[in-house]
Amino acid sequence: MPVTLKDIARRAGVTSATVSMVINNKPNISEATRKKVLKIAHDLNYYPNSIARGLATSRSGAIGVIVPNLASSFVVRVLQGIKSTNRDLNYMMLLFDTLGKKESEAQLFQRLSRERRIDGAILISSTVTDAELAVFGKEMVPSIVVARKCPALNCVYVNNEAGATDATEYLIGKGHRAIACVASVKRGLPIGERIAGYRRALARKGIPFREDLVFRTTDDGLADGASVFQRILHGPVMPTAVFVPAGDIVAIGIMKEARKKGIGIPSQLAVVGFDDIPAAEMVEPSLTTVRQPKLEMGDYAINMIIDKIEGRAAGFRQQELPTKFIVRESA
Amino acid sequence: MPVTLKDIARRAGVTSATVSMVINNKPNISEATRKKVLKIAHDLNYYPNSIARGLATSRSGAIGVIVPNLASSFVVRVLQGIKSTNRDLNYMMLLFDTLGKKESEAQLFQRLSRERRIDGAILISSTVTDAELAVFGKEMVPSIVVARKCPALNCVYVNNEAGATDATEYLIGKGHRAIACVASVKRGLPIGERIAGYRRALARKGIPFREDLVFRTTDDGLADGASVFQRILHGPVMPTAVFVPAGDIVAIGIMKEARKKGIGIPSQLAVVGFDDIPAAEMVEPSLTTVRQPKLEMGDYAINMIIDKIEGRAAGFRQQELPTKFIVRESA
DNA sequence: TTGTAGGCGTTATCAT
DNA sequence: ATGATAACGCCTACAA
Repeated sequence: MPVTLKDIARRAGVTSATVSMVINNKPNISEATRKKVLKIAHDLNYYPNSIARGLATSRSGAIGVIVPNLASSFVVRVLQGIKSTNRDLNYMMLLFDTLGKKESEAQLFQRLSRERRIDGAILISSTVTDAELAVFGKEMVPSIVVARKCPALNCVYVNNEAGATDATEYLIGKGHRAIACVASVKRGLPIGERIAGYRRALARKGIPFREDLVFRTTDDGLADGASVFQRILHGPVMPTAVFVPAGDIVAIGIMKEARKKGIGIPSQLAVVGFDDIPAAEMVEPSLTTVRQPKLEMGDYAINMIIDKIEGRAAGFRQQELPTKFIVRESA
Repeated sequence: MPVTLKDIARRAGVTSATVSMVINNKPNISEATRKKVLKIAHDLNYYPNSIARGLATSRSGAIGVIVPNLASSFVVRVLQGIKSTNRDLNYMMLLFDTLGKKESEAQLFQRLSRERRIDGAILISSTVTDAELAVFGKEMVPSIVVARKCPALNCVYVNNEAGATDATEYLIGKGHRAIACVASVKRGLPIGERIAGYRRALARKGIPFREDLVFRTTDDGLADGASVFQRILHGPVMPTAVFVPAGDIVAIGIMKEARKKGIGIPSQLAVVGFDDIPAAEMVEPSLTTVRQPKLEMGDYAINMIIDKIEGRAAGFRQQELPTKFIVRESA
C-alpha cells in the first residue's frame, strides 16, 4: 500500500492540502510544519503519484520523441543530444519509432497530444509531407521538427547548401574537376539543398555542371553505395572525386566497392560523405565528411520545447545551425 | 476544451459509466447504445484521457527502458528489438540513459515504480552490482535485465562462454597457436565468461594458456584498441591472431593501428571481435565476429515484461540465447 | 442493460 | 498559516 499525502497529513496532524504545499515548495508555510511534514515524508518514504498529479495539473511530465527509424545513427546521435542536456530533469522521454507502424507521424502526435500523454513533442528527421506537418501546429502541445526546415513550424536544421558547398569547394581546391555527386531520393532528406550547394560551388569556380555526374540511389545503405559505384564506373566520364550527399553509409559503400575494383582511395578517387556517423572514423581510409551538429540539434530542440511548455517562449522559431567540414583520409 | 466521457454521455442520453463500458468493450451493452455511443465518440473525435484512466486503473501504460549509454550500438540494437515486436501496441516506451546522471539505475527504477510512471522496466546491460540489483526484485512493478545473467532476477542473456569458445576454436582451426585475448575491465561486461570460453577452447586443443597473451583495456573505444595494439606489439610474443572479447570497436581500433604499422590483416594478424555492430560490416577488411542476438534479446524482454504485467507469467525466468559466429574477412 | 455513487491521489480555490 | 472542499476524467461495484 503506497504512502499518500493523506498518510503524511494524518501523522503530521494537518490536512493533505498543507502537505501538498510543502511537497511543492509553496510559500506561506510555517517553518515548523514544513520541517515536520518533510521529516515524516522522508520517514515514510513518500513518492508523489505522478498520475494523480498529472490529472490535477493536466500535465504528463513527458516529452514525446518521434523518430522514423532507430537504426539510423544520425537519429541516435540527436537522441543523445536531447538527453544530454541538463534541463530535462523534470521531463521524461517517451520514444516512438514509426518504422513499420501503420499510424502516421501526424496521427501519432495527435493521439499522444489528445490522450494527454505528452506535454510536447520532438520530431526527428520526419519524412512526412509539409501538408501533414500542418497538423502539428494545430495541436495543444508544442512541437519542434529536427533536421528539417518547414514553414510555420518550430524547427532546427542545418544549412545543407552551405555544407555541400564547403565539401565541393574543398574537392575543387584539391584540383578535382570531374566531381560526381551521389544523392538519395529517400523522402525527408534535404537532398535538393545539398545538390544546390554542390552546383553553387561548381559555378563559383567556373566548372560546368554535368547532369551525367549526378547519381541517384533509392536508399542509403551500404549496398546502395556499391551499386552506385558500378554505375559511376560505367558512366560516360570517370570522376576523380565523388561527393555523397546521400550520407556516410553510401559513401562507405562506394569506397568498399572501389577498393574491391582496385581503385585507390583517395589517390584515384577522393570521397566525401555527409553526416559524420561514428563509422566514418573507423573505416579505412577514414572518411572525410560534412558533419551535422547532431548533439546541438538535439540540445536545442529539448531546450526549446521545454521553454514552450513552460511558457517562456512564444511565437515560432526556426533555428539554423552550421555544418562543419571534417577532413580525414578519404579526400 | 477536450471531449470527455460526460460529453458523449450527455449527447447519447446515457451516463458516463455506460460510455466507459462501451469504450472499453465491456460486455452487457445493447447493440443499439453501443452503436450510438461509438458514433458520437467518433463524431466528437473523442480520445480517452490516459492520465485519468491511469489514476483509476493504477497503470501508466508505459514501460521504462533504462540504458547505461545510448551511444552504444549494442544498446540501440536491443532497443530496436524492443520496439519491433508487434505486441507493444498498448505500451509506450519511456527511455532513460543513465550516463552522467547522479541517480543510480536502482534509484531511478525505484522512483519510477513508486511514482507510478511505469508498469514494468527493462534494464539493458546494466552496470550495477548484483547487490544493487536486488532492489529490483522488491518493487511492485516487474523488471527484466538484458545482456546479463543475474541471480534471482528475470533476465535474458547470451552464452558468452560458448561464443568465445567458438571464436577461439575457429582461430585454432585456421592454424593459429599464439592467440592474444583483449578484454575490457569495464563494469557490467561479462568478460570473465568470455575469457573462460577462450581458455576452454585452448585447453580442448591442448594449447597452453599464456597469461602474457591476455591484454586489458580500461574502456572499449577505438583509441583503446590502438593503444592495446601497441602493447601487443611490444609484448614478449607476437601473436598471429587476436580475439577481442572487449568488443568490435576495440577490434576495429586494433586493425586500424595494425595496418598503420604495415601489418596485413588477416595475413599477418587475424582479428575476431565480439558483438557484431553495424560498423563491423563496413570496415575494410570486414570484421569476423561473435554476433549477439540483440534484436531477439529485446524482443524476448518486451514480451516477457508484458506477460508479467498482464499476469500471464509468474515466477522468475532466465533465458539464455546462443551467439552466432560470423565469418567475414578479418580472420 | 443501465444508472448511481464513490474513489483513485493531487492540486487549487476559498475561507478561516 | 492552514483547513474544507471541489475539481481533474475515468473506472467499477452495486443497485435498480
